Amino acid sequence: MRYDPSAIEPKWQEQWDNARAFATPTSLADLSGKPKFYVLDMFPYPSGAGLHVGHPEGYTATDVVARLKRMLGFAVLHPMGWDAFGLPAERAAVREGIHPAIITKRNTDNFRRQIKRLGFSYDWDREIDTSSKEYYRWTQWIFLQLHKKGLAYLAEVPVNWCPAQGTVLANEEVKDGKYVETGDPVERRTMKQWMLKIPLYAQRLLDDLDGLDWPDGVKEMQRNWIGRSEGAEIDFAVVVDAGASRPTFRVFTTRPDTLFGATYCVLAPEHALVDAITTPVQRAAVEAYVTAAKQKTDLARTDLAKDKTGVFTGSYALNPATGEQIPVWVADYVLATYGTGAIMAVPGHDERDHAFAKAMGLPIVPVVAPAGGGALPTPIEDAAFADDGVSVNSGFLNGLATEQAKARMLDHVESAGWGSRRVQYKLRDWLFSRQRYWGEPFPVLHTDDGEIVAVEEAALPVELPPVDEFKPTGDGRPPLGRASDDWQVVTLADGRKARRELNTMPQWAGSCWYYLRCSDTATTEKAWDSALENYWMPVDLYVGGVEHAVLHLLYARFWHKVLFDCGLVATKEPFQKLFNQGMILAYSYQDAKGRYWGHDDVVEKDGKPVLKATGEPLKSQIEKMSKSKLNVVNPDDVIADYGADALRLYELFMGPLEQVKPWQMAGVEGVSRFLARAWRLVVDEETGALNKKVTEAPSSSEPALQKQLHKTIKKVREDTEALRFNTAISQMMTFVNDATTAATLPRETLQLFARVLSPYASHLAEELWARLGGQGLCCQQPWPAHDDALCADDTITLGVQVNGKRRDEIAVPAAAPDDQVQQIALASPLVQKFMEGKPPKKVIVVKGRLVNIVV
RNA sequence: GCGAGCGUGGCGGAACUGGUAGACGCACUGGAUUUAGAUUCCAGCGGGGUGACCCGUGGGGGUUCGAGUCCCCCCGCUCGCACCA
Repeated sequence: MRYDPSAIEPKWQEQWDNARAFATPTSLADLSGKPKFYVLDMFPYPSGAGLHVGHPEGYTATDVVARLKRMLGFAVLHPMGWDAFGLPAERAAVREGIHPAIITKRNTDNFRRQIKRLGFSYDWDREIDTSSKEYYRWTQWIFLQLHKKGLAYLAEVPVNWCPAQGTVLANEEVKDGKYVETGDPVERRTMKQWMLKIPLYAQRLLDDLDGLDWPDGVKEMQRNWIGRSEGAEIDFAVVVDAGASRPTFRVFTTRPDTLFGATYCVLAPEHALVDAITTPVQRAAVEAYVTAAKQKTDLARTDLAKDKTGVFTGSYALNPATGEQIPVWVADYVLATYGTGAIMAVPGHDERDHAFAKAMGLPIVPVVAPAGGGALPTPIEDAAFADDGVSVNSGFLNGLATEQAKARMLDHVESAGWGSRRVQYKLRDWLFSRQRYWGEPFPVLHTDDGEIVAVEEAALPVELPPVDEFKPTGDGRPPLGRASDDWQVVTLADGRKARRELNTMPQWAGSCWYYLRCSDTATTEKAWDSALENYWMPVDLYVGGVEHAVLHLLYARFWHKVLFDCGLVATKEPFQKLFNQGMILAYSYQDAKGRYWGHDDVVEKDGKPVLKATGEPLKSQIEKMSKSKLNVVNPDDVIADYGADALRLYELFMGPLEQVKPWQMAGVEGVSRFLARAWRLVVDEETGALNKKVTEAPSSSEPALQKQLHKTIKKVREDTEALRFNTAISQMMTFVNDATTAATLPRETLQLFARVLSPYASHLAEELWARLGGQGLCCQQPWPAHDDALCADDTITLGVQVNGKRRDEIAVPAAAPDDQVQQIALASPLVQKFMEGKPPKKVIVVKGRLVNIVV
């Protein structure tokens, strides 16, 4: 009777279901007294393609942790759900003419089936679908809280319009002028849109990162995205003919110490003052430049980053420090969206200004010298000196180090009335509306006279209306514009007519708070129960891909802080510990013509991949899994061949969770072999009865194995808690190897091992536990305690070095004092040979490690 | 360009705060069991000599009794950001 996962896995999944083994108590009374552990996966977007083996990597990790924590006596919250609103379902809906809700249901059903087959210990009672009206009702409700606090507003703003998607995008979704998800080009357009004032929370979002147990890289990315910089805003007066008013513009600079070196100013093409200060002579040129800049896509603007362009306005401004008249230019290297949209240019000490000055023949004045007093590394005409140093040519700043010069100038700027200190953030208002159907409708109404009225909380949810098609209307309104007037037109309490908002929320909205709803999915009266939220929050471990380092995690933190300010949550931060799993790659195979071949068409020959049919040699490489490269590995197939336990184990055995690593089927075979060996420890394959080696004697009757068992109990727990699953598994393999060669197998030892195996190969562990006569479910047993005395060896082997080179190995009692260890080491013939009769100058004994004899 | 990280056998990877490099697994080789294959079990497996010797953690230097681990320089790869004043 061989190890047959297909026979045992569905059986135990059913038993777990029947016993409701993983249902977390919903009432606080059943929870209190227990320490809590909230372990959460980033909810997947249920795509039509189904799961690939990359998905279960993080899910397996969290499941192992959840199962271990339960055995350790924690109340564990371990939910799963679907981040189910999103563009792909809507595009499929347009293509197939089917409602996106139906497509989404199809996809979530498939995802759920695939995930369930892996035997994860989710509490399925708490499953969440962010696109269900029971859920998005509260997403809308949270939006109303933001709106109430004045954090949401409607504005005519330049937006990122993506023609291919037919919708606007948030800044965070655009990189190099392209939509990060699809690479479709993005252009600037001015539209009336919902915005959220996330910059008001910039400082707190920055400060509170410090207390979080997150990967440094992710914290750094968030810091960069928030982009705090300190400096000054300084006013520059434009020089005009006598009698005219004196317009001023304000610049932002982080280097106020270089004000004496500002030899020109630049306004962004979109700057409001451009038109006013352009002189008649320059008007044609400036207008042409501004028009051209407007027409350029963001992509074109960034592409041309190297070649600076610009045009002189004809006007001059006064440098407040020098009193000199400096020219004012218009150039698109100055961003309208950052700072004030205008800069003072210091070509001597800023690379961008330097490049522009060189291109336009503008003067370059050095005002900072290297700190040591030496010459500039390169002449100021050839390169800007952007480092800190000592101020020169700068009047009252001369001789001051950059730090002091900055402070001094800031004081002066403020006392002279030139401007003021200022902290600037890159983080900008979050563009929060989309011109799509498949999202949360905004719970707001527009009256004919332009007033915005929030929908009553009691009237939520504002449900998605039926529409004939999911495309925008002919006159360019969003798909909701196709809804009937019954939906679109609402009569207010005062009798006025109002129309519903036609935009919907972006996909991020739903994922901003699912972790809160999971703490209490039962209530229908409110978004969550405060007492339960208090008990469960924060999330103790949140696992997902790095791709959400900025977007999802920043948005969720923002909402959470707003909810905190509203007194609706008790924690400042939602996710205490974050862990990013590394992407799983796969081998792909190409023939000489570059055509891809799937795994099934390829065989290994002399260690080289060849085409099965023709023997043609193929090129192989490790790439991201993708349909077009025919290298997607489907968990269903792996489970069919090796079972869920083998898949789970291999996901974690491959290497450290955070690492990017290639999928290798032979590796699955390896862990599957390990599981079969564990099976044979318990089951006699000939008869199906218990292994004849199993005895009723206590564990101590097989002392070496008992020691290995206790080491395994200890290491598996420690490594699992530290998320080092690969080494935990290798320790279990070592135990099974030892057990395989042991003369007898005490039942007690095997029962304890079944419990250790349980978080990882959960189905097999149940089967072994039952066959060994264990009572109840294995996964509900307490985690075994290890005996430290049994984890230590009586005798240990030490390396002995002579002059740092390893020469021999000695066995000593673990408790032996240093001088005894030293004597044994010096007595070794090999050691004596390498000492060449010289007396030892120094002997270093490192406890439990080695002895080094220096001669 | 800037920022972060990483380079260890044929492959995935071990090595806790500097302390016996290569755990565990894959692949490979030999042997046993088997009618044969699969399975299973045992043994070997960094390189070179193939005698108890030398060399080895991307390359070069340094600190140390001792360096994969710490410091400096260089090479290569990955990720993130990219005119943020």
